[in-house]
Amino acid sequence: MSSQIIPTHLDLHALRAKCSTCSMHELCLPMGLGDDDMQRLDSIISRRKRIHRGDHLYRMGERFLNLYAVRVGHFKTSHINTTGVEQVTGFHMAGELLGLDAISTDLHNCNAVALEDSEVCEVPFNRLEELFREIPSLQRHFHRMMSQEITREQSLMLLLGNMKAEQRLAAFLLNLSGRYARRGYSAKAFQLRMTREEIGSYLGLTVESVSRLLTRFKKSGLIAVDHKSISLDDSEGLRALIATADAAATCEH
Amino acid sequence: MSSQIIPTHLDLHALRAKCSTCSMHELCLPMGLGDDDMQRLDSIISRRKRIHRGDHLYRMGERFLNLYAVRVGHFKTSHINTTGVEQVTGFHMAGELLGLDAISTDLHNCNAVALEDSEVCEVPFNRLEELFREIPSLQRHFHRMMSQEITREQSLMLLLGNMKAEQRLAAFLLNLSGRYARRGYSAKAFQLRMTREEIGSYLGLTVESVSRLLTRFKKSGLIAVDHKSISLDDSEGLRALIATADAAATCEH
DNA sequence: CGTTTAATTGATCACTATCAACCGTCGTGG
DNA sequence: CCACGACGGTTGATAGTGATCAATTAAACG
Repeated sequence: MSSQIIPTHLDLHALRAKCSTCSMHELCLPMGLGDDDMQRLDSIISRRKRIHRGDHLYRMGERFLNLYAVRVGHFKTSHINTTGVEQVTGFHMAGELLGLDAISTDLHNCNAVALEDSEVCEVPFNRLEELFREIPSLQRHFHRMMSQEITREQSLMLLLGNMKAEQRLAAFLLNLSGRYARRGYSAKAFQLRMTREEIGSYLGLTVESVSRLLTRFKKSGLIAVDHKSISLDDSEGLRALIATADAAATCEH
Repeated sequence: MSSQIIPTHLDLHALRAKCSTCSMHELCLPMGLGDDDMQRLDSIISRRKRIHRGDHLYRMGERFLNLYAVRVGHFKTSHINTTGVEQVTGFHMAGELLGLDAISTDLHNCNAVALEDSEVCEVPFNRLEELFREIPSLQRHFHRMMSQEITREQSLMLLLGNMKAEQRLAAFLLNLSGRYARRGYSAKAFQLRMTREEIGSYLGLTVESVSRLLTRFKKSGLIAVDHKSISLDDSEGLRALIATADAAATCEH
């Protein structure tokens, strides 16, 4: 029951985010902050915001005012390419920051859509920058997070630039696995929050290819899939697919 | 004659960078700063550094201490993928900042190699962060530059994810053209500083494909190429290739 | 319960990688 | 200054991967 997330006996003021009680505070913006600095950060976070599945957190072209930290749930970010087709550029889970690509133009540069009922903390960027001057470790951590976003995209570029379909999907599954593990969830079994279409769009593949690859992985015992539930039964095998140039043989039939 | 860049009658102290006299100061870090703030930025820039063609500015895995602003020349950044093959992740020209991807781990995350004899300004990142607290507009501009790097990589992801070879190369040429134009050079004619191999690696194509595409573009009157010299004779035609899903017909024979 | 959306599977085709040969250019050293 | 060698670039022939088209099944949602 998602209504338990915000117990009804708490007043509206409680809807203000509290980093200290958030399970993501060791991954998110307040990482490494002391109690009082964390409170200062809390004080600029205007509010929590709930986004229903399928709704937009922001749209390309909208004025940029706030960064968003995912508190609960999952988002996708996507662009519309020149031919009018959506391309997914990222999947985002709790503790991750959305909107960094909007700073350069003061306009949002992509669409952010909730993949399930989700919750974010709204962080006014101007006030955040002011706070950087007072809390150097917050500034430093923010720069690390931006740099990490650059690094994340570089990995995707490498993936799109010279991996085969099979390797892309293996890398994708292992990436999700690692991110869940760091959040204290199972690295082996988890739910895919996105459709096969969205996975394909993200990996530069068609739905059909994604579907075929999943069944191939299943038949060769690397994974178990049932609709959105997935289990990485042989993550070493998946890793082997990525590392070697022609490991396809290990995965045939 | 590149020796004229640093006249011999200037003493060593003159090798310290001066943003105010740099032709790139309206694109680079000091963008929008007043004279005194620009001097404060100058004061933390440790030195200029000359990098010969083919030499590394930094290597993956090295300790991160400095950002580098390209002053003169061109660089490529590249990764070595899991199969030991180099993949180029960017081409960088004067006024651009190198090393942003290293902030997250304090280790350089890619290799940076000079494509020709080049010159950079070395910016100690710790001191730069200190300066942000004193010069808010510098902080803001730095954030814009980081955000721009995220945006740049997103474009490349879109390109690698759903463009055909022809569209990729057209997008690449137009991108170079635009960047030269903003620097006051001709948008139409310029030198390719990188090899076909490097272009292919960047675009996720083989050398052969790049070569074939260039000759195809030439035959259809879109460009003129002679070795490294290129001229975009019909940039609208190139743009049209990107926009439409099946514009290939316009470019055949 | 019925309609819409997501996923799977099959058959075929197109694009681009791969393999191979060749040419031109540049740089080096004799 | 020329010859050589290495590298970068071009062109051709072939093959493999994944896209596309098409049909069917399964799930989700009102």
